[in-house]
Amino acid sequence: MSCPDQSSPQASAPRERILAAARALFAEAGLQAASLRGIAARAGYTPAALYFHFPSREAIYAELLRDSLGALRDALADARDFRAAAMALFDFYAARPQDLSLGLYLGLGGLAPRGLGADLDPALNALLLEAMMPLTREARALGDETLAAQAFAQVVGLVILAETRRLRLFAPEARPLMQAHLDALLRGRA
Amino acid sequence: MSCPDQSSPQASAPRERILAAARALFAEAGLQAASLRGIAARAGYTPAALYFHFPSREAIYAELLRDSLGALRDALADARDFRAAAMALFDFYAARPQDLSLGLYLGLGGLAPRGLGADLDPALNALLLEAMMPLTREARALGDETLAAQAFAQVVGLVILAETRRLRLFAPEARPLMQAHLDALLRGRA
Amino acid sequence: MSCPDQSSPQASAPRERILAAARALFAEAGLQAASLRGIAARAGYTPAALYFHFPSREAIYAELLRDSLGALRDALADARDFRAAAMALFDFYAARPQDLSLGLYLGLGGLAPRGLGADLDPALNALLLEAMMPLTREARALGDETLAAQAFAQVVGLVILAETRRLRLFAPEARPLMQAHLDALLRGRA
Amino acid sequence: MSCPDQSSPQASAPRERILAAARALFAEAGLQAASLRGIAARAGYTPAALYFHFPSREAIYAELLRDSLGALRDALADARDFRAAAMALFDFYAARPQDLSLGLYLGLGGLAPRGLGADLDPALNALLLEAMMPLTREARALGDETLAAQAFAQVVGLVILAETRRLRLFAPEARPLMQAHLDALLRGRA
DNA sequence: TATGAATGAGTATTCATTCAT
DNA sequence: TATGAATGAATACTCATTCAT
Repeated sequence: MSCPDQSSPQASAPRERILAAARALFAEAGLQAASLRGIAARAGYTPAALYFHFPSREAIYAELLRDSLGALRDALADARDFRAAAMALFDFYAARPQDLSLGLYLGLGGLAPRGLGADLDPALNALLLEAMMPLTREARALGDETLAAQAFAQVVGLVILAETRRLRLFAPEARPLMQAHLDALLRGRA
Repeated sequence: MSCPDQSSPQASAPRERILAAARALFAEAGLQAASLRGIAARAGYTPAALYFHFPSREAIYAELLRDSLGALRDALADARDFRAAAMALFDFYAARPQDLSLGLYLGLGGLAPRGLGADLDPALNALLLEAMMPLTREARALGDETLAAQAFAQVVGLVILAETRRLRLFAPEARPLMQAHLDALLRGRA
Repeated sequence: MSCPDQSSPQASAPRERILAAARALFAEAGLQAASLRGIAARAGYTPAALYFHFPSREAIYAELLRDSLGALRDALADARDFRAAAMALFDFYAARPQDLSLGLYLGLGGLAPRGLGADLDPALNALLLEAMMPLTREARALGDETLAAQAFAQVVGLVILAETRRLRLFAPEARPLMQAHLDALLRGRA
Repeated sequence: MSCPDQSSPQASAPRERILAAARALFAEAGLQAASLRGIAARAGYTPAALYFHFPSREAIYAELLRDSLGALRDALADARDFRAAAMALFDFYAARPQDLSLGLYLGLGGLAPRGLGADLDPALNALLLEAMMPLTREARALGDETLAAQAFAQVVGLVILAETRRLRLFAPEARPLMQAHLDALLRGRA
């Protein structure tokens, strides 16, 4: 009622304005900077105005994350084998590292297993699982379900190390590492 | 008291007291909770007092990180082959995930490529390289320097996914994944 | 719809809906909780919608108070002697302590001699006097007009002390105290 | 440690400044106006500064109430019979009606039995009981413990009705009513 | 008659930091 | 070396109210 179906063609303009501001701020300066005040200022609103469109700051993050996971699902949808799915996953987060930060809820409270407020998690976790389905499906097809987790971990590690400028102490680029990782993982399997 | 020798262990007692408080708070509740006020309270000091021992809150974090990297160096020192070094790295951060958060400066400002303040980085980066030396050395010995980066990324990814409770959506435990990763990496090599 | 007669009961349906919501909220959680937003939400309206039916939040309170004083008048109407009137007064407010809060405008701004906005007071004061008439009439009949004020004060004091859980520090129940008060007041008179 | 013994002769100056501001604001405009910001502004401080001297807004109220109950105890201490104690109680709150509002915690949340935060209540209730001891002692001496509660209720009711300008609808002055109440209560007893 | 959108002022509280003593 | 005192900016969130539609 107060939040009309989000899949409707013409979502409310202010909602989009707020989300866009949050996304931009977030990409530029991280979760910390994407405070409610910051988002409001960026969107040209009073902080109070945001509460007309979202019940809380966390709800904005959740919406952003929902969008991100939707895009991830689309990015992986076409993958026809394990390598393609894993590389799509890598390319997705390499291109949008902040989405990884959002997805892991890094940046607020450090490395704390907190999630986006306990009650939002289940739905978002389900979205993550759904988006990752091509990867897990292909891993199962190869006879080793843990391949998906290994590849996911490699993506997360590489993107975070690259983003925090630690990777370049050890290697010039992340993408070839991801490919090498997959080479090793799939050696003698396919 | 009568002999204020700076190199005496007593002289740095408050420093140690502060660091111990920071370490404890940090391990218990993450970077967020280890505020300057919190550290001061825990150490039995006034916030202002800390400024006699450290120029800023970030300097305390840097010192903590220095200690952590020293411990990491010790943990890897005895490794005689690549697998041993990589597993030591994994075990180190799996046991102290907050140190990873500190090392990557996650948790303050999110996934921002910021480091611990630009001027501190070089020294800390050198420490990190030094600590990781056994891993890079053995990777070189195997003829592929990128193996170190791949293993490091796997450690980071696994620890972060485990800590943020995302890993268990895909696999029950992290350590076997690390071993499988190394199995694949070393297959047909050693 | 086709016949928008203003005096029809339907015409004031929204008014009643709002007042009912306010009454319920108010009884459940006090003046503080009966915010305009809360009332609107409860009544199934937008906050802005209430302004078509009431000029301000205070006007809603005033209406509530008007109703309450009407009910009080009915409660005292049948009293045939002083004791009966006083006990009816006690029972009324003991059963609806929030109405006392409303009547005294306690709860917003504390014990401030403010009334319900200066211009509303005269009409409401008249209603209060009218409702209390049986009590004052019987007091006059007993030859001491101040008896009404004394009994009123006792009611107010007992209800407030009971409601704020202070009374039980001194006595287990309020009603016997009211009766004892009246016993004393009327001793040797009737 | 952070709050040195309050009975020490030289209490900290800012503490007193803050309490004085709170008291003044409180007396002038009620609990509502005595917000933390309001108190800070009145005392010539930044809101944040208050937190150096009090852990919370409620702690300031509690301190005010503690002082008030101490003054009440002193006011009743010399009373040698029931009437004297009751009149002292009346005179105390008639002269400082806001202290009654504070004591009953009226004004925040309306007529809600909330107290000053659950954990503060016991100590403050004990102070209230201690201050009221002369009244309860004399009531017991007269063979009717409920006399204390009746007199207390009369005081509360009279002061509140006077302060909210409701009393003058029924009687010109409060004090003679209190005396009449006591006359009735004690008739044929002493 | 009602809504969607927005405001400006307000709420309590926490932060790292500074400075006179 | 340490404290008491204070700041300014920040945090998320709620309030009654207004206004164009």
